Amino acid sequence: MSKKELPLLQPADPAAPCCSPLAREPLSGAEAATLAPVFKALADPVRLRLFSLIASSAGGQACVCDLTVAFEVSQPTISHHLRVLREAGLVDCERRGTWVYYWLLPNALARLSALLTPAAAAA
Amino acid sequence: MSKKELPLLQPADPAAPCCSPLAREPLSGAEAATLAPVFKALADPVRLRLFSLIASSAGGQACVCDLTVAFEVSQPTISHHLRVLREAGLVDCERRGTWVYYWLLPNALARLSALLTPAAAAA
DNA sequence: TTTCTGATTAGACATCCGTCTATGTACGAC
DNA sequence: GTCGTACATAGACGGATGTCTAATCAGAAA
Repeated sequence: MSKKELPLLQPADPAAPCCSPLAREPLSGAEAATLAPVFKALADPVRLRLFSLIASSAGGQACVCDLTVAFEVSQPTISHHLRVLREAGLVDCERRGTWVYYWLLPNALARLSALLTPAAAAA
Repeated sequence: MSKKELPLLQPADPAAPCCSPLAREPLSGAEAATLAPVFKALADPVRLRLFSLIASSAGGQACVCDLTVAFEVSQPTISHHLRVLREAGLVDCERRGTWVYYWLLPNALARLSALLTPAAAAA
């Protein structure tokens, strides 16, 4: 395979948003150290499903009780994964009476999306 | 050189730009099991920088020798991280003479971007 | 051929991670 | 108050991960 064509990677027009920020300029060590934990938080199948399940729940939030029954791991394990998501800044939670509700922090998703998406920097 | 392609998760419904696919519908266990390794491959600061460095290199590719000098870890460690990126379907490589060149597999970035970005199909 | 350089592989090692059980805490009902 | 339920925390355990050194492989040049 020669480097005949690498369509999405060529900065053909320097004026246009050629590619995602990740591909436009090398990440600094500091940036990488900030971003990697966010990817790491989503790097587990259970957490990825938890994140998606919270995001797609009615009202944009879900209580732990509903999340727990959707998986086959123990309740403390769910609690652990939720904490990882929380500490990564991906979700937040609040106790309301008996139940604890989790929701997405939209900035987190937007940050990752902006990092990976070509046109995102123009917005 | 590895050429494994991970299946593409794409609800592909341009008529519903409400939110990212991740937030539109809960991920299945199988989808999560497919996607989590890609996030995991980017979940290390060195690998994240390697990925970005390759992507932003002139011609969209970089040789290992250039990548190695950009970090303070040993050359075998760089080689290890490059393999992780390769096995996640994020990059591919080829030996040309003395040097081995790496480049991004564009679908990988597009896959993640589509997962996280609202109305990704419109891009 | 031999030698040198670039890169991968092998193996070891310390640390991290995901999971569990057991326990603790918060809240509502009685 | 006590009891029961929802959730978090503590600690332990096995397996995965990131890093290193040493060895090996691949190609170019003398």
